[in-house]
Amino acid sequence: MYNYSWYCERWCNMKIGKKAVTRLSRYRDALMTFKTYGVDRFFSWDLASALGLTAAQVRKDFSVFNVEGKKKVGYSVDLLMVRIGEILGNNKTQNAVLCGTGLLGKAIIEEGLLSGAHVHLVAAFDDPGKKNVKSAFNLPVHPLDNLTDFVRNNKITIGIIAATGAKAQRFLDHLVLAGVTGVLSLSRSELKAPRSCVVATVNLARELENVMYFVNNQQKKVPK
Amino acid sequence: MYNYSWYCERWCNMKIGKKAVTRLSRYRDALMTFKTYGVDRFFSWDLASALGLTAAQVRKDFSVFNVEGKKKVGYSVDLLMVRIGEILGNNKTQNAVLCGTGLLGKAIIEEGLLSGAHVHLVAAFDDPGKKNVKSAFNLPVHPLDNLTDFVRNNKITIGIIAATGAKAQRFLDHLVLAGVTGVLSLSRSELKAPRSCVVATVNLARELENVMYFVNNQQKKVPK
DNA sequence: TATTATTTGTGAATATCTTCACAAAAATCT
DNA sequence: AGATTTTTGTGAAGATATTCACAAATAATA
Repeated sequence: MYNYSWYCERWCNMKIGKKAVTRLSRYRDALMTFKTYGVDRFFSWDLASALGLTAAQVRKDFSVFNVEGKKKVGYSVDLLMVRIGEILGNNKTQNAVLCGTGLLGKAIIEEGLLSGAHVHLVAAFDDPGKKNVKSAFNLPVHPLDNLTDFVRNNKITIGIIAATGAKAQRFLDHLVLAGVTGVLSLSRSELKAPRSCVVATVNLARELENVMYFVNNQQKKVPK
Repeated sequence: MYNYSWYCERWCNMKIGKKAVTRLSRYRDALMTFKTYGVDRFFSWDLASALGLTAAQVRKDFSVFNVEGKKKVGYSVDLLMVRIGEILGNNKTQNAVLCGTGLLGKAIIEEGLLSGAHVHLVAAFDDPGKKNVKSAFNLPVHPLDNLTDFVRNNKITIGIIAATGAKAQRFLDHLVLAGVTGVLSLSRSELKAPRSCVVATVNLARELENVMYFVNNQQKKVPK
């Protein structure tokens, strides 16, 4: 999916693991829930238990990202949310395009499946000749051939692929060619891309199989 | 998502890591591609490069799962596919229900997003009073209140939740109550479930944020 | 048949990730 | 003010995952 080992020197020369980064957005979600309950401070254990982690894990992550708390007082919800925004770099929203205007594309838009991510969906693309797509989208729908120009003219950095199989690969090829550097794909197949483009593929069939494996081997789990 | 550390003693007392298991279904996908090209044997490196892994990784996985090859000859595509089926335990198909008949539910069905997973989707459920859903589904659609009886009568073990927010949690509660032990959810929020039920949540917004982080910090990556 | 080239299988080394455990800080209590 | 309690921050230990590196096997070649 991503390239293997990597580290980041942005903060204090400390190594920052991939998993720590992925936990950050979970932290923020939990913090938003805290906020809706009027909570403005919390202890490491509160956040941990909200997400099924250990308090030590939370504190270690904070330590890696230089997030500071106060002993016996805890951490500030607001401060932490700002800090996470800084780290994830998404206080600045990036522009994105959707490739694929079928049912899946529509579902992603209309069910707000990407809301919360700091992207601005600017347009959708698909093979020309699709009937009736415009009406179901709040987004302008363009033919795929216009993608390259559009991406260059509108500072698009992110692509979302809502298609499977050969079509998905074709979409990706267009996106890469146009210079998009990050892609989220819902294709069922592994897509080929150069290293210059980060591609995350969410394969629901695979996720489901994993669930099934864990269900079937549940008794083998060691509790903690 | 899942409980933390666990191991499996089914094969030779060897520890089997979570990640090795999740790689297995990727291996199978790649093998299916090999088969469509008429390839019936391959070397560890062939499979590795198809998936962006190292040959050593592939061989190590095989070693853990007791998959055997022949030196200078490689591995048999057919044999390996059978073996992976055995390990993942999905030569036996399990029954599943879909919860949520909105656009997302429809997209999952009609775009075949779960095809390849060894599940048999038996029925869909949603709040009663949804208009017009029946026509868009090949699946019978039932009101949520019938879920428990249905699950018990039809040996359902798996649930798929195609809804977000409070509705998703309500669906999950029903599923758990009915005795379902494995759930794939596309909710944007973390759902609460007892340990007896394995819940995997695919959060597209989060996946996209991770992509954006990796894009923005790409230069920090160390190549291998 | 002996030599060469290639590929597996795996123990050891390395890298990454999580938990432990405890000193230090600071709020609260007596 | 001093003792007590709670919670942070983090080095060290432990757990998990990946890569290295090389002996052993064996097909192909001479």
